[in-house]
Amino acid sequence: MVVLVSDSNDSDEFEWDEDRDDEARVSSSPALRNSDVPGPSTLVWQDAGGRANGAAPSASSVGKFVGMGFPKEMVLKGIKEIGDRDPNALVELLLTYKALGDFPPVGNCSTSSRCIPQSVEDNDDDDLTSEDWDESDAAAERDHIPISDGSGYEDFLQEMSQMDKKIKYLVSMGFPENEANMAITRCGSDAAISVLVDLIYASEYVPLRLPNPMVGFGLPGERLQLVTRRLPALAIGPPFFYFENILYDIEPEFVDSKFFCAAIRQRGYIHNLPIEGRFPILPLPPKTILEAFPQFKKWWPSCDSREYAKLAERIHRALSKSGNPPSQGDQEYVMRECRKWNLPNEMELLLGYPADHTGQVAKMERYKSLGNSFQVDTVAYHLSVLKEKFPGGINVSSLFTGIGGAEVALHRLGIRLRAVVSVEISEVSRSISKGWCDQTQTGTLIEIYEVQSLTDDRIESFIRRLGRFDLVIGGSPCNNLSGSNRHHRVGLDGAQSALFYDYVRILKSVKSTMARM
DNA sequence: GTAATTAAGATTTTACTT
DNA sequence: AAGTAAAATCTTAATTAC
Ligand SMILES: Nc1ncnc2c1ncn2[C@@H]1O[C@H](CSCC[C@H](N)C(=O)O)[C@@H](O)[C@H]1O
Repeated sequence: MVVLVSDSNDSDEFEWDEDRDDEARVSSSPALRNSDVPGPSTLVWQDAGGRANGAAPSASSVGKFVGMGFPKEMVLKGIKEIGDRDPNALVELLLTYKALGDFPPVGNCSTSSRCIPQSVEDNDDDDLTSEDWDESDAAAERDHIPISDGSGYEDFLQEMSQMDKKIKYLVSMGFPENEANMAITRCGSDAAISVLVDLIYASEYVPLRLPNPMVGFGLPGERLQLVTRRLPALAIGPPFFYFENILYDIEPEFVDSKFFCAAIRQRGYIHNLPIEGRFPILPLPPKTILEAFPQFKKWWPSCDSREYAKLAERIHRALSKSGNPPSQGDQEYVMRECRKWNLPNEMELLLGYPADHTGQVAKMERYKSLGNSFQVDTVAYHLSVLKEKFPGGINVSSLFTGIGGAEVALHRLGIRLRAVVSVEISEVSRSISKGWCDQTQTGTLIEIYEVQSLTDDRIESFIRRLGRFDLVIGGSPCNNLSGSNRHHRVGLDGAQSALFYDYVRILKSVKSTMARM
């Protein structure tokens, strides 16, 4: 296992740290990391699903289902009945139990986003080998089970005030402090963490708490909070990677772009980039609509009589008939109309793209492609750490390129794009990103249409040709996950969203190929 | 002909009460 | 804290406008 450490020396040469000692070092004194000391990040994140650390498989299964919100007794009964081989069947059974009211209701915690900070776990964590991470894919990621068997860390707690430390630990696992307090009060200060966790789960409904505020590891101008992430084996570079999606139940860097611009955009970002030394694109975009578009104040909402003559006309008519200020009904009508049709030019600007970036295609196409693109300022902030590491520019594998959000972000950061292998199936989107490249870029652009056609062989030949990939970046389709899809919201295995697996496949392939060559 | 418009829910999160 | 109302969400197919 490897931990990304910040390179405090300012050498231009970036190096991947693969020293196992790092992990040992970080793991050995996690308590000290809670202090307010500035410097390299330290708290170790680990997806709790990968933390079986020697527990019997059955215990792990129990934890998994308890983590989904079923009472432990119920889970045990279920496993006793049909075993834990078939998780789906077991969930079905548990739901049946629940419906029958055999057990007290505990609410739905299936989307809990808790994580276990890997402070003291022993490790050689078998379950964090690359095999585990990639084969069990999203399912493993989804299972954030704050259940522990209480073996490893109890020792390390001894010097601390037991109660305080345990409360802190529970809080670090994501439990609210009052619940942690409750558990300690009821079980006593020398109860094992696992007991406390069980109690909290068993005792009451534990609602999902999305990170609040959704700022990920922090915002421009803020001091970096003290965190260290433990990356699963697959995530250790090279290459760097960056993945975006509308993830709610994975523990990534979860960010709302409203902290970067005047548009709300909640997204999960999974990446192995360092988080120290980030900087934003300047100037910082305005954070409210009226700051972004002061003209709206004056003649909102008939804001664009050229392109939206009809809308503007209807609105104008409605407004001219009413007094000043317009009646409540008229105001609502106007707001309704304006909400219905966002303005592509304005949308482009809010998302951080150059003016008219998508201007060459039909309006509905602009809406569509802008609708699922990166918010440039947000992504750029995360990618900014690459600048000093790669003064000569980078080779990028850009999967699901869309309108080129990643490329625009890198460009606006002043990171040179030496070569971009871009994979995008949509003709319209390709024309947009290609057009932008032609106008702004001097490096090599290689276009591929189908992500599934980017085979290991082709990857190898690209690496042979380009030398290396420094960054694998992309956001796989989330149309099958999104609530706004009335038709095919079928989950990760949906036709498009399942391409997530190709992202993983390609990342793995790039990594292993580069390691081999 | 192509592009714009319209209306078709469900699920989940946030805002607002009580 | 807990309940309810409101808002928000990476589409598609049929129809109308140009
Ligand atoms: N099989 C496939 N191969 C390649 N790209 C695909 C694909 N299926 C869908 N896509 C593309 O994947 C993209 C997902 S949305 C990603 C948008 C991008 N991050 C941006 O900043 O614009 C869409 O543009 C969609 O056209």
